[in-house]
Amino acid sequence: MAASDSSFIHWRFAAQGLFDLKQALKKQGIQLLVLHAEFIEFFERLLEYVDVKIVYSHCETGNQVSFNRDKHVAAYLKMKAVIWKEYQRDGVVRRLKSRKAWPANWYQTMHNSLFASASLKFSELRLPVPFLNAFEIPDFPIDDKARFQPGGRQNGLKYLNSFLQERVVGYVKHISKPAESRRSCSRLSPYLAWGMLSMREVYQAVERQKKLQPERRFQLKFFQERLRWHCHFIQKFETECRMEFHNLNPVFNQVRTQTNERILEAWKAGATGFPLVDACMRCLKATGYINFRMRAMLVSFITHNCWQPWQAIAPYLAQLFLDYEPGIHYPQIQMQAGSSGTHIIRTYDVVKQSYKQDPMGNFIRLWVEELKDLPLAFVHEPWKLSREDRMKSIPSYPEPVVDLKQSRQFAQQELWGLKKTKQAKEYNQYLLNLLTNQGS
DNA sequence: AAAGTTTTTTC
DNA sequence: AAAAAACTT
Repeated sequence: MAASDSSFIHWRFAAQGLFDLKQALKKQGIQLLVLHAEFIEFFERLLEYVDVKIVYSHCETGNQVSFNRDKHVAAYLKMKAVIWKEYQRDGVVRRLKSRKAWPANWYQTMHNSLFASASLKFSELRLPVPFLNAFEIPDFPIDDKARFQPGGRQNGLKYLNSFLQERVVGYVKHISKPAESRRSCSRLSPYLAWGMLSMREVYQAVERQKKLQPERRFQLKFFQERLRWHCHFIQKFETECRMEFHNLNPVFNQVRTQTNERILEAWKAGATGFPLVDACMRCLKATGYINFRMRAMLVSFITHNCWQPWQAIAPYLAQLFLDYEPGIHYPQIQMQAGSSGTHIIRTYDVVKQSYKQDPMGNFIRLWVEELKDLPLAFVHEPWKLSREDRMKSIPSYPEPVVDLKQSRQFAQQELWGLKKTKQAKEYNQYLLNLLTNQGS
């Protein structure tokens, strides 16, 4: 876990998964060590009891904090003459030379057979109790009232099965809707992010389902394409990790540099005065999940309409997303903020989205308590109420923090202006070669 | 398979 | 027909 982006919900989800795994293995008579510590501190003491020759791990596409940790670990293990073997994850390649064959290679990787854990041979390792106690994760209290998805591989498999057998029916239709997507999307993202399910096993399960239910091929294939995009973005971040902090195209460095704390706080609290924006934020805070389109809208609103630097909101969202995945997080935020240069600038109209994605206003009414008794037209646009009615019926709901039309026009003008400069276009050519699959 | 495509304007 | 602008899933 990267310290800078860590949060309570991540910790809880991860811990739940580990205890789940520990219980499952205990039934088979295998005692799994679930320990928690900084690697070097732990390993240094472990070496007092065991002669370790090789360390295995997956190849993590993390953020700067985890990258620095890995560099320390690599140097330390080299010094101890221990081999560190990292396995490629999800078709994401370290030090990738060219992306040209990436999509084809990804599909190939997804079809390769799964690693057969059953063939592993374990031998008993005896460690003294005080050593174990020093690193043991304490029992983790599960809050029954919390509305986050439950951790653990077993829960991940439940989501996978219910998605493939039932929920996928509405996948394409509901993918952009904040309410319906909660059921019709797979909801596998946290299990994938935390390694409780592997990308390849999910892909192959979908492949099997396509054969079982040819009538659902369209939806299932669409989902597989989403899985590929998932990895596509992680690969981008693997190749260009500076995008955690810097605009991908430096031409954008000259604008949107000042923060406005009042506006940032309003957005973080779900109190911007724009019902769908506020509903999405409040829902995300309560459940750790909001669908992709609404994430894009939240970022578009704060970076374009509110003209806030994306760097000011990236760690906050990382903490809220139960499925936080650095390799998706930063490319997506820059894409929605329009700072990648190579992507078109999407400036969502949050009112239009409101009418389109939540036509009956049900999602808004569910999450923005203040608006639940308003007639439909005002649920989308409460500022249309007369001042008198507003004071009477929604006294605690805030006025809009920005002028939607004006702010949108300003952002478009600024960003398109920069995007069209010679400097931006030249740098984009470099980025296209580096980060897309058409490059040389 | 560049997570842009469609519509409008200009030549 | 090409370029620019408008507007998106």
